[in-house]
Amino acid sequence: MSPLFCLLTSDELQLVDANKIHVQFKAGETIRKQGTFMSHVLSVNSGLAKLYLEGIDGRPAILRIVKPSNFIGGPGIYFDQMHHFTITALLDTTVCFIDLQVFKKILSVNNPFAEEFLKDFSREVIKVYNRLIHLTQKQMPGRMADALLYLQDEIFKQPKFPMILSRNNLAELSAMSKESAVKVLRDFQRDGFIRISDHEVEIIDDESLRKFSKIG
DNA sequence: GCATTAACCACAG
DNA sequence: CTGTGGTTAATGC
Repeated sequence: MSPLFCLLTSDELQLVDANKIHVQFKAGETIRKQGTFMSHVLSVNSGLAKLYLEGIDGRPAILRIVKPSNFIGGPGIYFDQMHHFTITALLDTTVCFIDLQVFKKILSVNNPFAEEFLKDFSREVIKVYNRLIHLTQKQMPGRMADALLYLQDEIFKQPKFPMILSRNNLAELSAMSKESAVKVLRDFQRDGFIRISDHEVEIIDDESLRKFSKIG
C-alpha cells in the first residue's frame, strides 16, 4: 500500500478496507482508460504499468511508469471525475481499487492525510512540468538518455534491468518516432554507453548518458 | 549553399 | 516488433 495510507486512523483504515477491491491484470491489459468515469482511486500492489496520455490520433505519450506502492489519483478527482490518462499493465500487475467517494470523504475529515495527498499530487505535477521542458527543449539523444536514466534511477534502482519497454514504448517515453528510437539506441550501443542483450539493458557509461541528458 | 535534425514511408526479417 | 534506407522539410551556419 502507498505510504499515504499510514496517516489513516484505524476507523478510516477499516472503512477503506471495506470499500476496496484487488484486481489482477495480465501484461498488456488496460487498467483504466482515458475519458472514462473515475469510480475509484488506485494503488499498484505488484507488477509494472505505463501511464500515458492518448494524444493526436490516439498516439500515446508516456507520462510515467507506475511501480508497486505508487498511488494513482489524477486531476479528475476534484474536477470532472474522469480519467485523464490511460494505464496499461506492462507485466502481470495487481491493483487495489479504492472507492472514490470513500476516499474523498476521508480527505474531508483527516487533515494530515489531505495535506499529504496534496503534497503527493503536487510532486506529480512538478514532475510533469519537468518532463515538458525536457521533451520540448532537448534533442533526441538527450531525451533517450533521460528515458534510460529514468528507468535506472527511479524504477529499477540499478544499472542492469529487464528490457520491459519495447523500442516503441521507449519512443513514446521520449517523444520520438520508433525509427528514431531504434537509431538513437543503436548509436548508444555503438559508442559503448549501453548494452542491450535479449531481454536486458545495462547502462555501462552512466557519465556519458548524463552528459547527453544535460546538453540535450 | 551545405549540414544537421528528425519525421514519414516502404519494406524485410 | 525490430531494423534499414531513402525521402522530405525545417532550421542553422
